Amino acid sequence: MPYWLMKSEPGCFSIDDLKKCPKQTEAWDGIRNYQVRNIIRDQIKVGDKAFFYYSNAKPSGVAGIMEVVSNPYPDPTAFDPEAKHYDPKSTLENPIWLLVDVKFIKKFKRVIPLQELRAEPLLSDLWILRQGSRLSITPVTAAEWEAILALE
DNA sequence: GCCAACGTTGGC
DNA sequence: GCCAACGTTGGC
Repeated sequence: MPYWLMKSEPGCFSIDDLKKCPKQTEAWDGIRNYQVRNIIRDQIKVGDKAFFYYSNAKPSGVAGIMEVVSNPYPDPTAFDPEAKHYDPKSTLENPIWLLVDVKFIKKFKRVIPLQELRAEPLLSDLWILRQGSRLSITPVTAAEWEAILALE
């Protein structure tokens, strides 16, 4: 089973916000990067688990776990001129941007800080720790998944 | 708020 | 298609 790490700024959308959503499920919208779009289109499947990662936060780090509960479908915010991530290039006939729905599974007792991820030898190859890594969804191996769970 | 590392845009 | 300018991300 594949695992993922999905970034959000908690001031924008936190794991508590996700928990409060109807059915504790929300559309993970706003992705406007082709590499991430391709991951959503080609790799992410219903039932996959993902870490909820806080970026630009105090502290930045892993806040909990969620599950992918939909297949990819067009991101409606791309069609909305009022939306922050409106993209006129994406049309109903030919949508560019995709998203999946995610469901709250668990909030960790604490945010596992980035500093501790960096310090863990088992996570030396974790995508998010690579220099300049800016993709908002990145893969996590089963071994890395277990290593992060062990840090909670 | 700084700034390095990226991605995107657009002139040519 | 090159690449400089610009915008964004995200740790610190």
